[in-house]
Amino acid sequence: MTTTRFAPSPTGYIHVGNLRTALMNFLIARKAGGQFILRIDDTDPERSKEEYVDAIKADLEWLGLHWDRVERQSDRLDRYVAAADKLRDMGRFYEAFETPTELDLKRKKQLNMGKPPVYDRAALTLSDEEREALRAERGDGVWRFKLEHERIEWEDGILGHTSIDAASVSDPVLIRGDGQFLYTLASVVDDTDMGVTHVVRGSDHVTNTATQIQIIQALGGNVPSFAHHSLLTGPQGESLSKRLGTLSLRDLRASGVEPMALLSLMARLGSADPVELRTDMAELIDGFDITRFGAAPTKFDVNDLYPLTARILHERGFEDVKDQIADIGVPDDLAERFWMVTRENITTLNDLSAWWAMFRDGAEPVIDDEDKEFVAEAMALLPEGPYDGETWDTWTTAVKEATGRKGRGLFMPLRKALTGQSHGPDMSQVLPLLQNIKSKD
RNA sequence: GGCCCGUUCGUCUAUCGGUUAGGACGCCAGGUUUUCAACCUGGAAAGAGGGGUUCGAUUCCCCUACGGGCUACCA
Repeated sequence: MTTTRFAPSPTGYIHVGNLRTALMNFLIARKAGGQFILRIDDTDPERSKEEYVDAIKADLEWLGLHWDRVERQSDRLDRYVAAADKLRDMGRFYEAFETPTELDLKRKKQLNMGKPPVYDRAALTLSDEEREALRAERGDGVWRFKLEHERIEWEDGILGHTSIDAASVSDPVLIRGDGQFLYTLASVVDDTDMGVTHVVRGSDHVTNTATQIQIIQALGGNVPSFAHHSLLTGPQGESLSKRLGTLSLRDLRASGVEPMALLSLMARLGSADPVELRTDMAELIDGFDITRFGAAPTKFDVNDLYPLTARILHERGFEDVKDQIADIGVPDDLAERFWMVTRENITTLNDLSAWWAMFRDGAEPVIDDEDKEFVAEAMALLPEGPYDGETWDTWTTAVKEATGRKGRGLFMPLRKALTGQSHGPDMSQVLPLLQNIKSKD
């Protein structure tokens, strides 16, 4: 069965970059009728926080990315112990005692000599006595996986045929000096145990994939198929990590972005298929094809989300926004009409409160100098409220006869005098909703 | 520095050596609506640079430049 997973570490909120990974995995599983696992990668107790676990779940649910199963790495330590023992028995695991400072120094030296900064495997040639001495002096060392020096190759779902020379990579540390298991091991043990068939992740993991393939093989697991999507950059091509502060799902949600707008963009951005607005998850699933994605870094502009959001809102039924409209203080008897009138003129639901304020209080009139007389004359002709759907028509007809103005020259000054803006909903529907008209005073 | 990957309209991209270089979003203009939005039609807009290979290169190869990633006892 096709099984995918999204494996965030609970050290922060999900942002657009993570979301892309989550969504691709979700869509692949759903399209294949398979299983989508949410795996909390909390091997790092220092940085992992429970509040982020909750936040990640809440964000995914907001988007409708429901998972079939939750797993937590912190519950699976015994599995990592078993895997480590196996690697040790096989002779693919060795203990090293260099301090971080020493390693840093070695790297700098290698760099200066124009050599790749790869761990020199000094610990591999330690005698038992030397090892004991180091352990007595420094405590437990780190455990490194001994790579086979060969080209590691795989067919990447996005990058195509990919190969990396294992000799250009350091033997990865799988267990820290304090005994903590590291991602590189935990991840492959989990993927194997959980029957993950497709791993889709950012291209920042390409090198990890190479080493992880060898670890999986050593452990006797099935190598899943890998696909590495390009990373998102900001609109100028700058690294997105600098802008991630404002691109968390929570920020986007607060700024009024609609879930399906976000999903529609993310399911297609960077692929050869055009971005098409989908309001139905089934269609999004159906139209997803990971092979259509390119390997080049993808520019993400948060502003692309707003036209999509607006289009979703333009067709939204009253029932779906009832609560939000009540929240901003629109009286029940006006609520539905208010929605039907304003929905075509908003970008996000956040725009609603400004419209309501305008209807409730009336707008500061905007009257151009050349329209002063005209507006005054028109206002004199405006009957007392309440107004209905006909009022605008009868009123403007009367104004037209009295002043001789027509078309845009007739309507625009009135729109600006009544709403303070040159754009907005159909005036015949605006008028009945106006609770106060300042230009009439 | 080393290792991966990349570079076509503003953006995401199509093109399996010969195309008027196509589409989508955005943008601009016109139309429609007695006003706004929506909608319809049209338009502007692209192969990083330099070498090869070839009758012919956006497409294949090399170099350069630029961009992204990795190079942790993070994930």
